[in-house]
Parts: sequence; C-alpha cells; structure tokens
Amino acid sequence: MYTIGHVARATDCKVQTIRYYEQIGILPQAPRSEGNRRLYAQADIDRLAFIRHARELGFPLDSIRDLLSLSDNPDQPCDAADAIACRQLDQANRRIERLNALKRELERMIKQCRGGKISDCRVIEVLSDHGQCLKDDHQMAEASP
Amino acid sequence: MYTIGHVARATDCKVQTIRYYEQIGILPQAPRSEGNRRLYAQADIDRLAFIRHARELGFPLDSIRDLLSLSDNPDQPCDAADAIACRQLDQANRRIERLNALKRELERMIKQCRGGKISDCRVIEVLSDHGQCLKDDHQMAEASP
DNA sequence: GCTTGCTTCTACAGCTACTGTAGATGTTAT
DNA sequence: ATAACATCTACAGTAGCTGTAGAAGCAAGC
Ligand SMILES: [Zn+2]
Ligand SMILES: [Zn+2]
Ligand SMILES: [Zn+2]
Ligand SMILES: [Zn+2]
Repeated sequence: MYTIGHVARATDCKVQTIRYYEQIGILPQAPRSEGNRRLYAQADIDRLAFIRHARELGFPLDSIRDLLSLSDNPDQPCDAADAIACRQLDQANRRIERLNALKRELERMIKQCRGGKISDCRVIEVLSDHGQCLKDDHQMAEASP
Repeated sequence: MYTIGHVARATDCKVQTIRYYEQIGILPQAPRSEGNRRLYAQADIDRLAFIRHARELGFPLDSIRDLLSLSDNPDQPCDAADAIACRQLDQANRRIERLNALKRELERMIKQCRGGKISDCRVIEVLSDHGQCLKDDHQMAEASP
C-alpha cells in the first residue's frame, strides 16, 4: 500500500488533486491507516495515471468519468469510448480553427502597425472596430484547452 | 443616455457581464437615474465594444485593462500595445501547437481502433499508457482559450 | 387608479479543474 | 524528546462570466 505522497510523485499529480478526485467520485474512497492516512494500491495508481493522461489529452472530467466506467466493463462494445474520443477530436479541430482565425487577425494587426503614437496604432484601431477584421474570421464562440 | 439593456443589445453582451465589468473596474461606474438605473453614453458603448472585441480575440481582461489605459493616452508611443498583442499571438501559437499534438494523438488512437470489445479498444489502451503515444507529443502544459 | 409585464436593481451561488492556505495531527529521524 | 516533514480537514481563490432570488422601477392598457 502506498501513501498519497507516493502516489502523487508516481503520477506527477498534486496531493490536493488526488483528494479532489476522490471528493468528486472519480477515484474511490481510499481506505485509511490507523492514523487516518489514505492508503492506495497499484490499481489506484493506474486509474489515476489514466485520468491524468486523459486530462493531458484535453478530455474533461465528465468524459473521463464515462471512459473509466466503460473500462470497468471490458466485455462491452467499445463504440461509446470511440464516440467520446471522436467528440474530443471534434472539439480540438474546432479550437484549432478558431485559434488560427485569431492568429491571422493578430498577425495582421501587428504587421500593419508601423510603430509611433497610440493614436495611430493599428492594434488599438483594429480592436476598436471589428469591421477592420477579415470577413468570417473569429466569429466568437468558446475555445479553451 | 442609454439603459443597460440597450447597451447590452448594442454590443451583444449580457447585462450581468456589463455589471461585472463595472465591478472589476474595467468599465467606469455608470451614473444613475432617479430610479437608480445605470445610464450610459456612446463612449461607454465604444469602450465595451472594444472590450468584447478584444475578448473575442482571446485577450485576457488584464491585458485589456492595460490596452484601455494605453488608448486613453493617445500621445504615448504604441510599443506597449504592440507588445501585448505579440504576447497574445505567442500564446495563440503555443496553443495551436499543443492542440495539434493532441489532435494527432486522438486521430491515431481513433484510427487504430477496429471496434469490438472495450478490452481490445485502442482508445482505452492508449489512454492507459502514455508510452503508446508519439514521442515528444502532448507533453502537457496549459492550454485554454 | 390599478394591474400586468417587462426591465433593472442587489447579492450571492455556480461553472471547470484545480491550487493554495491555515491549523491540527501523525510519522520519522536524530 | 524534539525537529522536520507528511498528511489531515475545511475553506478560499483562480478566470470570466452566467444564473437565480427577491425587491423595486417603469410603461401601457383598462
Ligand atoms: Zn502599434
Ligand atoms: Zn474582429
Ligand atoms: Zn475502440
Ligand atoms: Zn500520451
């Protein structure tokens, strides 16, 4: 059995984050030692590594919760898991699209600015007026991870 | 003078968001009517449009605060504004890089999965083991907007 | 004058996924 | 025994809003 600190080092995850995952029910309630410390087995480390890896790939905790409950039933068909991954890929693609649009606008405004006074600054000017942006670029909507 | 609802419609911004911006000091305290309603002038609408547009381009409110105080001093040199925009562009580029790495991994795991049972699912398998990812891809770090 | 319905007011809770902190214990090493 | 460190609980804070409750203002129709 391992201490929470050991698990944290093994998975490169903060101690508080482990407790948080337990609190929201994505990790099971760890059994306690005599002195009330949480005790972990290798399976818990594996589960946490899974969570952290999925987080690195941008999966939200809700999706990870679903993926974990799927992987707890290894005989089920894997369509649901694949669908979650596809959803994640879609999101990544949408975010990349949006970020590329933002990047284009930012590059444009920076390139056009010849330096000088704020009153002549293209950056300030374009930010004041979306009409000066490329058409159909950056029409808002979420972005994130 | 305009009501908060009018300003909200004019800038496609929720009423609460306007009050929030006032609260954090990025919009000035609006003068009030006899009945305690906030009253806005055209300059406030312009300032809010600037804020919303900068938000759409991914600038955090702290940067926007700086940009606004720069644009209030039109005779200053514009280096500082350009630097903020460059910083924003850098961030966008880093996020795009990272998202492309995630996208590659997601595509790989989805493509490799031939369907079937969870126990054979490549998605679950790869999520369980970062060793099966491409080297030097998705080495964590922040992402967001 | 009165009711209906809309807007606005304040104040606060909630969202995501953690992270940091305080103050109290438990454990280990010297 | 004492110091140093790990862990415990509980709560606040991060970014940028968004939603809600309950009270009050305001305009139109009757
Ligand atoms: Zn400039
Ligand atoms: Zn624009
Ligand atoms: Zn599969
Ligand atoms: Zn990986």
